[in-house]
Amino acid sequence: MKNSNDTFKKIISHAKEYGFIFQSSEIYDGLSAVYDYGHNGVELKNNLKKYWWASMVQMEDNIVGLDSSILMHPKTWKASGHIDAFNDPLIDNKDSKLRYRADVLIEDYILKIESKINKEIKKAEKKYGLEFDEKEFLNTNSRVIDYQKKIDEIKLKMKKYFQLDDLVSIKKLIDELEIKDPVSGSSNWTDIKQFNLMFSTSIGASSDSASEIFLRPETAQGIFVNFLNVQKSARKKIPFGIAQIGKAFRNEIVARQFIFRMREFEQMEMQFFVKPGKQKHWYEKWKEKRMKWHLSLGISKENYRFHNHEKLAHYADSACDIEFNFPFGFKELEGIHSRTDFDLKLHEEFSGKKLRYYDNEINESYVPYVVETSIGLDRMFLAILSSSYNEEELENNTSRVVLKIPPFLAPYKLAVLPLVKKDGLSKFAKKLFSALKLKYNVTYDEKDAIGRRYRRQDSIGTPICITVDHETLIDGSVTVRNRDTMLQNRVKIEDLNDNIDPLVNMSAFL
RNA sequence: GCGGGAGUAGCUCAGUUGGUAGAGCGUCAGCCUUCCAAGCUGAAUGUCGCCGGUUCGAACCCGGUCUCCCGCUCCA
Repeated sequence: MKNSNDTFKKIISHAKEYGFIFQSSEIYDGLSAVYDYGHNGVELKNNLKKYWWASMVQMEDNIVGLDSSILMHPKTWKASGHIDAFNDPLIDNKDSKLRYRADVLIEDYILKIESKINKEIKKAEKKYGLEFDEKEFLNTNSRVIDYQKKIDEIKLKMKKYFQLDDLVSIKKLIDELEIKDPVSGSSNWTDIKQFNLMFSTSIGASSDSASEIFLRPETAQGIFVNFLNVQKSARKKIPFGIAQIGKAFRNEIVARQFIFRMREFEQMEMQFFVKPGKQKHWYEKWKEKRMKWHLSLGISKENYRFHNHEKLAHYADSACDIEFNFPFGFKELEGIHSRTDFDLKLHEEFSGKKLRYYDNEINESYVPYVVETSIGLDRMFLAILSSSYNEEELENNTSRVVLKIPPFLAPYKLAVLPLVKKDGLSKFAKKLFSALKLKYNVTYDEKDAIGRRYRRQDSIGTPICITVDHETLIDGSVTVRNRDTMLQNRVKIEDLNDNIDPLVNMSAFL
């Protein structure tokens, strides 16, 4: 653990030193869990988006794109359940220093009483044998009646207090019931604090007419509310999908682990609309497809695994994650969820507008089911960065740090390097640089010894270095040096394209 | 948010019992170089995270605050 922790720290330093990721507002001591992408980071991130978009939209005949706005009508979040689900009343035990959800604490207490009732039932069953009538027992046994009364009373209070967001009364209830922390056994509680995971702001410039709106906590709802707009304008037949890349915001209580959990993050997601009953089929299909996509990046298979959700979210009928082996262990990278018709139905209900699809095959209209694939772009970035980071010991007793980024995702595809500055090598190299720029993202470097320059390119993951030497001036050939193998080839300049393209051109991997 | 640990140059870190800062690497300019970082010459960079207190004097002691790491919770 210590080892992988050290590696993680090194990766974070490396990311800063080489212009991949900086902390936001660093000169003002930084802003917690918000990060900026530097000149190399933005290239890698853009390439990742491009690759995902090409795979999901360009290569898929029945998926189209969308770019919906960050600000949405507040009712959206009422419908999606985020206003309720993202509001957690939390309470800390002062002795164990543990944090609990106040409602869960009370529900656990109710469960305890219920188990007492069950015990009474079992006892009575034993006693009365065949003659035992559970219903009657529940209605007549005074102890059980008391228990049940207590439960009803608590439930009633809970409902009332939570509806009113009356945190003081909830705390009072916890005190009254003498609820204890299961770990410390103490009833030494802090006050309850409400945590809202959605960022809010206001729309309307004057303060009295302004109303509260939210920064979207997920991009999915922008797709759902546009379902019919897209379906009609794109003339799509079910099954079809809508893909989107965009920012989302969550005011996390605790947001850590570098860019793994951020307050402002970017999602790449696709909602696939299917005929009710067919969701299982498409769910399996997308599981397979998405895993294949990950493996196409060439990162070894052992770094990925599926994790099936045992406990399903309220909107899902099956769900799994693709987990990645990050430096801090296997963690969720992408979610694949069968969301049923939950979202569209609620938007129908809250908006009063029909969100149905008329299916000519069966001459019926229905609310489609949805299978979602949703990947955290920043997490994907971290997966690439951390798995490509290598410290290598070389034969001549030196070492190098090399980012073995999938070549077509690398910030620069090529570096053009004159072996030395003199003898017209720089001039020739600059010309070659200008020519290659038209097709690739290329960098140029003539400072310091050639070996050092190779290492610099290794550090940012440039897959190919092209070196111009004295022979170049004579026969028009250059050295092509491979980042991973460090091997070199002599290649005629007119053959460069054929040599480079298969390695760095994204289309070869689609 | 709570508890524990930490914050000194771009990075990694040193800094003695309080006497106003250093190293290595990197960066920049120049020289030298026929292919894998350590050849030569020179240079820049820090209000020691920030604010306040104690003190004649604070990187060092005390308080607050911000940020980072680990745990609790949540999730893309």
